[in-house]
Amino acid sequence: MPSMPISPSLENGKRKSSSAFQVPEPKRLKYGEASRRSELLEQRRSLPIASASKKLVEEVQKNDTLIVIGETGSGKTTRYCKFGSMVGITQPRRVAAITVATRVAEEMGVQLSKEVGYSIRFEDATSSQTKLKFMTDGMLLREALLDPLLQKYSVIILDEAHERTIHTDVLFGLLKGVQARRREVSKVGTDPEAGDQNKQDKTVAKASEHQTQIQSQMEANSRNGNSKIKQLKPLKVIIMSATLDAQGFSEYFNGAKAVYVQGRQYPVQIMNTYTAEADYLDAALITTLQVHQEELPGDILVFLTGQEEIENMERLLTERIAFLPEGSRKILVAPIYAALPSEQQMRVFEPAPSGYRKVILATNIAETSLTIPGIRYVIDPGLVKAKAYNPRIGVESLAVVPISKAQAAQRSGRAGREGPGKCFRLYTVEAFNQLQDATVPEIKRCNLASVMLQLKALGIDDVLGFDFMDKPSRAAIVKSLEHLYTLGALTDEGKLSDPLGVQMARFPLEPLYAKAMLVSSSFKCSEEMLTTVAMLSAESIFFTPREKFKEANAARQRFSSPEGDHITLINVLRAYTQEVEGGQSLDSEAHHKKFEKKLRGWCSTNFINGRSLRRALDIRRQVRGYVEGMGLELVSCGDDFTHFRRCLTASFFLNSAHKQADGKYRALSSGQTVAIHPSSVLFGKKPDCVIFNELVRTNQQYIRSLTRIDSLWLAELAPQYYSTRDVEDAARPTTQQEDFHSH
DNA sequence: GAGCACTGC
Repeated sequence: MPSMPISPSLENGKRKSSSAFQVPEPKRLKYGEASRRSELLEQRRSLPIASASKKLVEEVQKNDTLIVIGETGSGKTTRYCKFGSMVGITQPRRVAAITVATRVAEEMGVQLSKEVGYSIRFEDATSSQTKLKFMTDGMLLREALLDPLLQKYSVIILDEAHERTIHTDVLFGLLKGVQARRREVSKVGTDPEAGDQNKQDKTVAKASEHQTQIQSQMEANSRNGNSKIKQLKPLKVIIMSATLDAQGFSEYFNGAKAVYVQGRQYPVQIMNTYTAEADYLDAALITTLQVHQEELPGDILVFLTGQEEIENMERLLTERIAFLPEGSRKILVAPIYAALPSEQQMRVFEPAPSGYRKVILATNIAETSLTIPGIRYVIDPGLVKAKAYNPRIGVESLAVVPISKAQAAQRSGRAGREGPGKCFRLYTVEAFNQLQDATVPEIKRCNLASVMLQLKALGIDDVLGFDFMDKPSRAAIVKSLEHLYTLGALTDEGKLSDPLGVQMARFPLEPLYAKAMLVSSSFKCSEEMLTTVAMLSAESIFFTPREKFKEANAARQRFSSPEGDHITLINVLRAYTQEVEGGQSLDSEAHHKKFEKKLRGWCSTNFINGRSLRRALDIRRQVRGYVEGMGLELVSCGDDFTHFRRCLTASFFLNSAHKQADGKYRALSSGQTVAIHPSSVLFGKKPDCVIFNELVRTNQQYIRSLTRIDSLWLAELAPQYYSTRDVEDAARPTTQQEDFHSH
């Protein structure tokens, strides 16, 4: 089918300026509709089946594992209720778990948290009556630590499986193992010898890595006179995915059957440019104005890569709006990205006033995390800022990369939620065809320390042999195991150490932070470390909008510590407790809730992100619970931060950096040249030696969240890692080189 | 002298 330009192009390069004003160039972009065939390919995901609901129930009865492709998260899940004890449904995000649970409870006419409930971090809305439990995928993983056979569940549904979050991917392998184990247990009862006869079955052999846990659980059960484990029914697993790739799932789940369900999506007309656009920001700007002037009413959603780009675009668009012809509809610009305080985020959900068209400038947050009503047009430059991980040097980087075909489909789908829509792709059909089919799963893109610690805690010792659907590289796994070993979480045999490793795995924290928490009690500063790990886990405590850059920096001065960012964060929390909660932080949810309104005001005057601070308070409360549960005492170092800085050194000794003769910094463990990130309070202060928490690569390698230390502490507090000579040498490799040349 | 997409326990 021939492409059809949506508007005539300007020919001969002749453009006239028709008014006395310097009107911006009325450059136009030509678009063609993508061929019918490729459009069909994208929408084929909605293969209809007759009376889907009834059929689905039949299929679940017949199959232990089922793959459902198409519309997800629907009330149909309620039908699975009758299959037994409890049905668990996982979602990748907290909000989704809450909203779906709420909707299903309404549909069933029951009170939320009774028969239908949800369970997410910091919030458990379930009861003993709960039969249908919605939860985040990470929450189910946590439950597996306490109950390796997931005995409470008869069915587990993994919703939005196509998103392939790191937790969903771990659950895939875990559930496969649990299924095999439960089959075996129901076959052979509690006789371990009978179990050995099945060793030839490969799946069962893999699953028998759970043996230790399961046996101790069996023993515990029989001690309690509980023979429930004998009667365990097979676990049914349902994978719900919105992508076409049923085959990949099916192959992984031993040839499980896939069924297709009709979607509820309206058609979206896909338009592509004829030529590649060098400046996608400019192209997005032009297209936005073009759509505004030529298309029917309906809001526009523009996908951009980050805060800075959104702020730039907002400025450019506002400038151009002034030149819109008299009498035309007006434009309301609404930015949204994750770091934007919620009060400002809410603006995108308000309908545009009459006579206005809303233009939403969004990051990936609008791709899946939130659904904005009223969108009819999507403008997609085809790029995303994505995290990548280099296991060799252990550095994460954030770079702008092309999206995948699946992401492109997800983005265009945002235009067809309420009616037919249009999607303008700022790239050619050829460029589209060259995109990767699907985004690389998260598990292949990040640091695996947490995941490996969890697997070890689940009794899975052979992590290199774990049955991943997409296996991370051997190098990435080995690197994370080395890291865990260095932290003391693993023994020489590679088993979880007791008590250190066991305690670390229990904390809902990065392994490094969990270790720091445990180390801090011997340095008499566990209160401060508790605050630090909570604030570091929460991220972006400070909010710095570009147009109020100076004010924001000035506001930060008040909390700033000459020793570095960790103490600065402690100062923020102490100031909050003093000024908002009247000096008494009771660390209880109800207590914090009382100060909700005051918190908001305090945060906005101090340029602090309220959502992040609240999150830090939540994490602190939760971690405090674990610390106390382990019988560890929480002590404060007061204003004597030397203990605390020494504790940071003992905990984060792997991340130290030294100033070189040329003023640049060198990371001791990897030998890389790094620079202090501009967001640090030590930026420009040139400390001799620091420890840091993050190493990120953007334009250069930056270290973030740092504290000034005495370099001699390294050899003293981490002798297993540094000798005094190492530390002395580290400060002058460049000088040595210069000396060599000069002689 | 300059920057952090998005989730989750």
